[in-house]
Amino acid sequence: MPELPEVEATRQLLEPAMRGARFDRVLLRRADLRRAFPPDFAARLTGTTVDAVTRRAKYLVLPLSSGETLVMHLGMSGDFGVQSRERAASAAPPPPRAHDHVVFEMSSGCVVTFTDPRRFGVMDLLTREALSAHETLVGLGPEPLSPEFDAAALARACARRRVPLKVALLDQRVVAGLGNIYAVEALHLAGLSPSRRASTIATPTGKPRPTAMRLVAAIKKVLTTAIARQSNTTYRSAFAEATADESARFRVYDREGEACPTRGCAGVIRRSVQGGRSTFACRICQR
DNA sequence: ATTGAGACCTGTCGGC
DNA sequence: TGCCGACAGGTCTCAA
Repeated sequence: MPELPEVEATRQLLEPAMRGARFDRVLLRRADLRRAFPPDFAARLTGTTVDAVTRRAKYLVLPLSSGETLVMHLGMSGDFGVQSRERAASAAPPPPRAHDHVVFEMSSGCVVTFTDPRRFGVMDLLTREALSAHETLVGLGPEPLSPEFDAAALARACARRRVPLKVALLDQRVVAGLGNIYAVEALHLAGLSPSRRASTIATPTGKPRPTAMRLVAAIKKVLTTAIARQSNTTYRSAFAEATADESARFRVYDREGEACPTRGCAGVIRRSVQGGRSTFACRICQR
C-alpha cells in the first residue's frame, strides 16, 4: 500500500489521535516485525507525550517528550487504524485481527492499532544521537514536494548513474518517497522511458537537461494529485480508491495491454521487469 | 562505488 | 474443489 501519498494520509490520520497525547498503554502482540522491537519498547513509550506527528519520505517520525523519537515504516502491507476508546470498551471489544501487532492506547481516548500481514514494517525508538547517526534517515534524498527537489538536484543525483532511470527513482537517496507505482506514473506523464540510463537526464557535467525538468514536474504533479485525492476520501488506500473510482485509476500502473492514455498516442501499455519490480510503460510516447 | 540478485513474510489470484 | 506458482505498493544484505 504505502508510498509517499499513502504515508502522508496515514500521518494525517494519526495526528489528531496522537499529537499532544500520552501513551497510556502499549501492547506488543509479537516480538518482531521486520526486526525485533527495540529493548523495553513499550516501557520507554508509556507515559511519554507525542510532540508532533511528522513524515520524512515513507517514514513516520514522532518526536516525544522523553527526548526520544518514534520512527515507524509501513513496509509493504502496514496500516494504522484509529478507534475511540469508548467504542473499543463498549460491548465486547472486537477480537484482534490476525495481523494486529501493536496497539497504542492514547490519553486522547484513541486506540491506535498497527496491522501488517507481511511484517515488512519497522518500529524504532531512537535517542537524539541515534537519530542523527541513522544512516538510512540521514542519507535520504530531498522530499519530492519540497523546493529543494528541482531539476538541478535530480540531475546531480542521476549524473553518472548507469542504472535504468526508473531504478534510480526508486533509490531513496535520489529522491525520498517515490515507490513503484508513482515512479511508473511519473515516467509516463513525463514521456520518458523507464529503461533509459539515469544519467541521460543530465549533461556530462551534471547539469539538468530539459528531460530532468519534465520529470521533476511530473513527479510533483503525480504525488500532489494522489495526496489531494486521498484527503478527500475516508478510506486511504490508493488501491481501494482505484477500484472504487474507475476514472481515478492510475494512468499506466497495472494496465498491461490497455491503450496508452496519452492523447493522440496509438501505443499499448507493456509490462516489463526492472530490478525485480513490475514496470508499465508505452514504447511509443515514452522515449 | 555501483549494481543485480536474493531474502524477508503472508495473502490473493489465475491457471490447470 | 484444490493445489501450485506468480505476484504484491519496500527495504536490506551480500557478492561480483
